[in-house]
Amino acid sequence: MSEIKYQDHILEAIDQLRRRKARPDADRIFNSLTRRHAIDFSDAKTALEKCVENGVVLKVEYKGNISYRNAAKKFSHLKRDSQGEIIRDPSKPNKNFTGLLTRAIAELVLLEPDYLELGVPGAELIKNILSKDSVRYTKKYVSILLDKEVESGSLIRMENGNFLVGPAKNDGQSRKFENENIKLSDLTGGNTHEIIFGGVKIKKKPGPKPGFKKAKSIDSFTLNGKLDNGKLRVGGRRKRAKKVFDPSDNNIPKKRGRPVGSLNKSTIEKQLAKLSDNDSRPESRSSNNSHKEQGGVCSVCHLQNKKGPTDRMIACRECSNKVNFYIHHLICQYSFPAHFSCLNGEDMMLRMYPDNTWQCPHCKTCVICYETSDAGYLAVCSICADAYHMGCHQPKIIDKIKLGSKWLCINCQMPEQLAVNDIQLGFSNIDALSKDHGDSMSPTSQFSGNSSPINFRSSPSPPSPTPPTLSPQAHLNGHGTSPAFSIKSESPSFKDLDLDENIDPSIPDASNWTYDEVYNYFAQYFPEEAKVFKEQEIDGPSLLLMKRIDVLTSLKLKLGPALKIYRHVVKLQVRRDDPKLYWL
DNA sequence: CGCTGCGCACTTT
DNA sequence: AAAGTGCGCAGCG
Repeated sequence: MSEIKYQDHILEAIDQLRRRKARPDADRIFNSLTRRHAIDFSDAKTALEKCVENGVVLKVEYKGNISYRNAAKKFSHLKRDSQGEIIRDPSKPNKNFTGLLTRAIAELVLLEPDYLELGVPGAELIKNILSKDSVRYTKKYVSILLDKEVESGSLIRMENGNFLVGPAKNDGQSRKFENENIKLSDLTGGNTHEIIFGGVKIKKKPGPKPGFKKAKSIDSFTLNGKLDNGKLRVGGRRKRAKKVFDPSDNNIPKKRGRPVGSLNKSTIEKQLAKLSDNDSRPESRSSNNSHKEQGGVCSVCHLQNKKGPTDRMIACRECSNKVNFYIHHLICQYSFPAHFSCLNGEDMMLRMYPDNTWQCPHCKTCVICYETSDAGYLAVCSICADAYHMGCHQPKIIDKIKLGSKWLCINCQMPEQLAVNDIQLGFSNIDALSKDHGDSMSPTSQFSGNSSPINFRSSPSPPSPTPPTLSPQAHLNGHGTSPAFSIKSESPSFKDLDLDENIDPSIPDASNWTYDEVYNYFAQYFPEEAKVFKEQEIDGPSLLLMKRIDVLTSLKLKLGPALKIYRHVVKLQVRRDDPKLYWL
């Protein structure tokens, strides 16, 4: 079949319009051709007609108007050969293979969590697939099929050549990931939350993502085909969450098109202007408001005016600008601000974090299980302001903390020895600060907001919920990944922990290593990056105290190597090689 | 103002 | 019931 002039451009235009959910009508197609390829209107018209005649493009009527379809996509699922037999569209991925691929990626990601971020190396992927089915597939055939998956968009080839599961649905050629979900809990037996990786549901410990509000439902951690976390999205624009909170939760007429909750600022302001003044109405967002400091009624004292010239309004870091509610069917956005002076009082739930951020009582989450106070009473540490459910803290908290009395979490009760080690490493002034038991009343007074480069609250990596002075072992315990880890005494040491029986003798004991020995160990895997261990004078004892955040940020390494190095650090720390231990 | 993304109601398979 | 479609709106440059 000879190719019609501009055929590719026309098909591309149709595909793009479909992707945008815009009707691929003649006007839009012509417009696209003119804009992108400077094709003359009449030429475009002729070319489109030719394409229709030729059958490359289908002219259809849909909902009363004319649309054009990419014939290859429209009937790709039932293309027939000359005998009338249905033949497989070679451009469409093989469903069996897709399932195999999905399982392979899931398994590899489970074994090597870094693959979530780095992608799965092609060789690994092929090896895994062949190990499952070397009858139907050869190495070469697998790589061809991988290419097809990439073409179809269900697989993404990263710059480094590794693969990631792509958005499951990119157009009409949708891929039914949903039917091929694999529960990795079946593989791990873990008691964890569920994530969909591509279409693969992966059980994973939840962790609040930076800039990503943790909702109470597990779904908020779902990376589904539409990529709620936006991680793999190519385009830059992100849509605001449709509706976060609707106290009235009724009388909202279903409306076609945009939900009421996503009206823009000017629309809201216009609509609000129609309402009579009402004290219950929050201030409309002025142009110069900031994310965390803004006007509004203090959610603690319920007064709108400031209490003094230096008093400012602090908004909850979780729900700031994100909570929608309705007044007479109009969406309003509202945060739960509070006067600076109203925080850090007797009620620990109103305590600010050392980095000057604040979680309102509604959003405050247990640093172990990430559930809010809905799941039980939260005890809040007087120093680091981290919250724990009574059963989540180790040791368990017996009685609720009395109003006005102070309670320190296990990490803020750490011995001085650890503090000295951390300070020597120079990793974190937060670490050092939080050892200051003497001034538990004003943790914020010595802290300069977010200026520290090491800010464990705003780390781009899944933030470690563990407060600063945690030892590696306690750190792991904090992630709740291994019940075997438990703090038995006030002064935990490696010998106190239930580790011995699980030690892998092939993993060396680094506790007495010198700087050089540390360097040599890492140099065999990361000749370039290992130098940093020398520069930072990290010896064995220091290495055993390192936390994920230290490896990822303080060593100033690129993320990829840093993640790999972190895995080795954890291995050396626990002398085991269990993916669960460094899983996010 | 035009292009783009996308929720959701509607239509087709 | 599931998949396909595109209206109508918001965000953005």
